[in-house]
Amino acid sequence: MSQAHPTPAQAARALPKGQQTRAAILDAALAMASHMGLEGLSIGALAEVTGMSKSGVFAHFGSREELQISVIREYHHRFEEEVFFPAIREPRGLPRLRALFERWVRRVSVELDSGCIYISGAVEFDDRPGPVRDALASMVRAWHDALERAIRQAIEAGQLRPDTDPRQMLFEIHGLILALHHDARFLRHPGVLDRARHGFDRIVDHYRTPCASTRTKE
Amino acid sequence: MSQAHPTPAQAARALPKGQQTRAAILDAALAMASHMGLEGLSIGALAEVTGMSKSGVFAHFGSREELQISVIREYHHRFEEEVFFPAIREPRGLPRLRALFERWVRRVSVELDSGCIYISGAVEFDDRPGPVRDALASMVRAWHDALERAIRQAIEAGQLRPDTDPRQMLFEIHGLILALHHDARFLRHPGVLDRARHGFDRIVDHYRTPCASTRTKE
DNA sequence: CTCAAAATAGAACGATCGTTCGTTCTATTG
DNA sequence: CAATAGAACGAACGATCGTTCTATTTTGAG
Repeated sequence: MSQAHPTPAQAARALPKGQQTRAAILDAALAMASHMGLEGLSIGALAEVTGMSKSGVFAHFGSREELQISVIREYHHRFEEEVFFPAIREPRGLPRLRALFERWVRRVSVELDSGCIYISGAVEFDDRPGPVRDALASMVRAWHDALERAIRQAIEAGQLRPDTDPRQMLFEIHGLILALHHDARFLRHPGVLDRARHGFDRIVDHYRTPCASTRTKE
Repeated sequence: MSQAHPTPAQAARALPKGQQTRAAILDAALAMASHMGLEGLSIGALAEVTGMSKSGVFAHFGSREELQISVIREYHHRFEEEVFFPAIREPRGLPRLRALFERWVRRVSVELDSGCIYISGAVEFDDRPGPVRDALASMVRAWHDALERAIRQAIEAGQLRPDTDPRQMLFEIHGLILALHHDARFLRHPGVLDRARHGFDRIVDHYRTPCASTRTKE
């Protein structure tokens, strides 16, 4: 609302001043949500961290729900910046898929102590319909679609077996990330990063060479 | 506490009456925690559901934290009853491992709308030290140890390659369950149950036959 | 039936939550 | 300078939370 002309003079300056503190709040909120979850976001605690009043923080978002959605959007933006865009510059097919996975792994684990909002949010909102869940789901889906696209391109390039089911392969790769997140953050297992990488190699290896049997089932 | 002699007469009867309502509360709490998470447990809401007063519910546990731990223990008990014990009767090795996985899968997904407390709890408490996290972690570890044992026995029986890394295999299998939980509950993907089963077959197949290369790495 | 003990109810507490409201401060505009 | 809009504050709201305390009811053993 009130997206009215920011006046050329303002546009030249860094930020409309209001957006500036809004960005600062969002930054703190992202850090907080990474640790306590989206439901753990508290306007009061956020005010304390940023050194403002509760109402001051509140006014920038209009509601707690809108704050949560803004945090999700901000996380999505950073995820694109750190994972998707750099990886998309790699050549199509396996190299790109590998880059997507490697950066994803780093984002989830090496991005040391802050958890992945896509993962924690999925658990928090899997039984909680509403705008927050919708926003979260749409962005997770977008990310999965991007991965599936990369897998399809690897198939088209002849780097993976033509009968590869992209959704199945994505399912298995996603499982590695979730297991990594679980073991690293909850169980505090060391060296779990290489387990994810090794699992990825194994999956790629399977979908590349026919190997033994196709395993019809049972 | 107060585990004192229940008197033969009492032991014959159903339950000391106090434990009876405690069990009823715990049952409702388990259902509630399955949907809203352990942090979503509210004594007030629990009192409303069971038709008692807040203080009446409270008195059975002494604190909210103790209630959460009791819920975790109850879930552990049911998990053992429905997954572990039936599967442990299967012959050692692959059959037992298969049974453990199949019942695990059913518990997570077919156990239709109620989520897995091990999974949601891991996300909720991965940054929250304390007795609840400790209780949760110890039981998750116990379950993982049981799975690892089954894998080791399959190796000893010669049903899996002798150079199989049990922890790595467990990591990959666990990933399938987490992906199943994510896609079924959050993304509402249909047919994801068979994806988990298929992934399991593929993993077992790999660790059974040397297949192509050992994939030294890179 | 009696009577102590256990179980439950009811009211109130302090704290925190998201939200609302009116005011004050600050900066830009005319 | 005066006028004006945006930004931030501070106090208060109603609700809900876990918890405590004191009665009251219910239970079960002698």
